[in-house]
Amino acid sequence: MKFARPFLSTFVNKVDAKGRVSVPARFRDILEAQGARILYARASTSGPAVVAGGLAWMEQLHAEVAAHDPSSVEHDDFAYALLGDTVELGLDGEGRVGFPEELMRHAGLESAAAFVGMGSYFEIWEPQALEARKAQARRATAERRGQLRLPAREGLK
Amino acid sequence: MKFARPFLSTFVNKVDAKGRVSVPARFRDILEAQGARILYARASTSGPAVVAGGLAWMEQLHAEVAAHDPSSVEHDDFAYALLGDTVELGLDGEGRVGFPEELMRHAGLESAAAFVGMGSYFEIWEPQALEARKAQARRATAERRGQLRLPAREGLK
DNA sequence: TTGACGCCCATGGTTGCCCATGATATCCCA
DNA sequence: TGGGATATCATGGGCAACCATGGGCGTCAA
Repeated sequence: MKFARPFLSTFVNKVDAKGRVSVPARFRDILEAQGARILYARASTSGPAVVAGGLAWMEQLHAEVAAHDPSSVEHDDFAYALLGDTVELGLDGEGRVGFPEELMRHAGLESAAAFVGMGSYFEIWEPQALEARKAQARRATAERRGQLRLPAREGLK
Repeated sequence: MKFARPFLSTFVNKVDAKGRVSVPARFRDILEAQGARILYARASTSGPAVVAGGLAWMEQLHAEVAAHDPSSVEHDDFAYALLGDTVELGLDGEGRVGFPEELMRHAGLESAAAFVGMGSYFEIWEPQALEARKAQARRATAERRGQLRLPAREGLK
């Protein structure tokens, strides 16, 4: 498969009175490169966040569901959890999206939203909650230092 | 295979006094893109729901039946189960459908109907029942996460 | 006739689309 | 290298089209 440009870094943008948020320009470019000014989103199953991606990410999810026997329970579970809960959102002319009320609540979004690149997809967090999560990730990483792969390299600084 | 736009997300609409339900506009677009303002539906064999799709989905089912020797038992089984119980429904000018009494009863539809996208097709549920099914699907998916999450995403390099 | 169904119009709320503005970053040229 | 010109970006707000929903009125069949 072709290597797609990854979603990177973190951007914090405001949520306006109408509930819209600007998608970071970098992310927008990547989404467009995948074919459309469209974004797919659903609630994260592992925290108060929204998981989102572009066409490529969606095709991946779809393929994963389609890979199972349509008459199997696994197929249905995946479809309900991955497809049934994922919404397709279009960007407006200025590159903003309005997330459904349910996702806003799930992620606790109010006045600002933090977009975190996760490679092939990205997440949207309430900025403070994301900071807390990142701090935890740093601690966990530090504890695992000795177990990191690529032992030949100098430690990551 | 070409990637067709999938049925996604969940939409809950009301069932009016005349038994009509608005098909979500997104779904309507997909159906029309497949060639007609028409929808095929039958009772689900795995739960209190209606399974539905457009022309593409019907062609798929038809192909599956046609793939078997017409004189075989499998052919007839498939034909009865997949084609014999499927009804073709037209949308009215406002994009609504009226499901046959039998399907309404099978899915327990009364005052509202939840349309849930399953990729190449979609299902119609009584909203509460769907929520329960989804909760179960999320649990099942979470339990498999350790095995399935990794291959699902691109490997970390 | 009585209901079931198709077709039409009306309406309110939501969403998307469009233009305007200020801040910031980038570029270009003297 | 400094500083102004220009493009990009995030943000605000107005307006119109769309969408879900409700109801009326014919038609056709039992």
